[in-house]
Amino acid sequence: MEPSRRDRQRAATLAEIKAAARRLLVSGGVGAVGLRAVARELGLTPPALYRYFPSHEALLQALIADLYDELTAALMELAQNEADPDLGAQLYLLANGLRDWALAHPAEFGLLFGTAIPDPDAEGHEDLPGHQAAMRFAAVFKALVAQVWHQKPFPHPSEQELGPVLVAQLSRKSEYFDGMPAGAIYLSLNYWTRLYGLICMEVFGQLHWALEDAGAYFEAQLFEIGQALGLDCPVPEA
Amino acid sequence: MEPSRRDRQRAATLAEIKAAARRLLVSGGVGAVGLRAVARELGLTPPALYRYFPSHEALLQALIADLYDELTAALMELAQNEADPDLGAQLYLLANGLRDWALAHPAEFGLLFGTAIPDPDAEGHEDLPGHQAAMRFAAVFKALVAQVWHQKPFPHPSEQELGPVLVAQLSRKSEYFDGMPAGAIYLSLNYWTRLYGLICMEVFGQLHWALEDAGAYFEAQLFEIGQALGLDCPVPEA
DNA sequence: GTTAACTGTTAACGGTGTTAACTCTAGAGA
DNA sequence: TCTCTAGAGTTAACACCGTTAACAGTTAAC
Repeated sequence: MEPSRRDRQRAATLAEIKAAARRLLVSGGVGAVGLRAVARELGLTPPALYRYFPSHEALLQALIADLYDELTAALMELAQNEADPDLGAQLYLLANGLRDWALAHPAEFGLLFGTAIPDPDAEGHEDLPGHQAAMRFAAVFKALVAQVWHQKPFPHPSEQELGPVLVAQLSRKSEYFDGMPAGAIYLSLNYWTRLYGLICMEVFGQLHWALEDAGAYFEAQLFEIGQALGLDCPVPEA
Repeated sequence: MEPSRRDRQRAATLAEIKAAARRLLVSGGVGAVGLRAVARELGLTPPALYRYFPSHEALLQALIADLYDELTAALMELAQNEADPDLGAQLYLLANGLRDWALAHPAEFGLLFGTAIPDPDAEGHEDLPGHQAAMRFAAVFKALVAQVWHQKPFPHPSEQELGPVLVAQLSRKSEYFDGMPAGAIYLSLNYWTRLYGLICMEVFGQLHWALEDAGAYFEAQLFEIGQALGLDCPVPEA
């Protein structure tokens, strides 16, 4: 059952297609990665690509999945290489790693996080390759937060403070969050929403009117977020 | 110099075009508002629209500007009608108003805040009608925050806490923020980034994996943000 | 060695934004 | 009032896009 010569060639061509698509993405943005442009890039006629992807959208989905996996791998390697047993420090590492990746690859980041909104509630959109890769990506942060919690449970708002409605919703995710209580899930969610929102605003240029370089602001915010998680708050160095 | 009959007809057609464009926007999303679709909507041929807009992009810019102004007017009216002299309460009102508008008009919100990213630094992109309207919109929040500050200055982080780099950048905006100190501008910026990020994530469906209805979470976050601004924190009712 | 599957081609369809050239009508100036 | 110009609309066409159908050549399988 070894891969035949044709199989290897097919895999190579498939990789070439995605490489060309990414090249177009970084050089000209999301709109530049068209079916015909990709075909032109590797000297093929446009219909030839339909032997590899059933549609333009499928090609984009494959590219999205690849980029998510690349980002996920980069962040996991970042966390692995750091031998620091302090899991809290790894949260800073991960947050900074995500920001660095986003700033180094703005076009890719824009494709992953800027063009979402497929539909509010479509039927078979859960099993899109891009969505699944996004879940794998999110799981990295979730896993680390859960580890931090189980290593040293951080102080969290009480159920009275959160209110019954929010507690009910958060408790429903307790299983996914390895048994964390609603208050801890709430803080984890804050960590993600603030981190995500901040990076999106910076990369998408929504902060330029106030800050020409959002680096210092990001550090300050990360410090605040860490405080909210009860971490020992290492002073973030440049 | 009264407007002639032709001038009035021209203005009417222009309004019809934008109305049709918006109709297509709400029914089919940003991608549905095409030049030909708009022309089809009012029984015209596509090139006729070039008597009113130099390009498809210009039509979208005009629509964006109109929507920004509509949103701005709605929020200003909201703040005006509230006779509450407590300016802090108006910040809650404005935040909730923005969220309500976003949830009530997801397609419009998507056009305004989801498709940004023209270029990092384009030359003449500062004077695009959409950008200018966005500045008018942002000024509403800025003005209210400045009023709150001048009515009752809220406690803010010291310059030592923020660090010299961040202080330098924030102080550069002190004039725009009616003479507020760096620490107060920092908190105002937090108010905006957290509010903006939260609403974007909710409207764009980036919170569905955790919360099916983000209303309670939004309230809790708004409470936190208000606390950070030193407001007297009125319990947000549904 | 024949056959079937795979990879690529060309031609074409309907869709898009956009331009050029033309017609017709309404408003302005003599 | 008559003329003439400017404006609003048309048709035809161009270049691009994603996509499909029908066809040719090569490669693997039986």
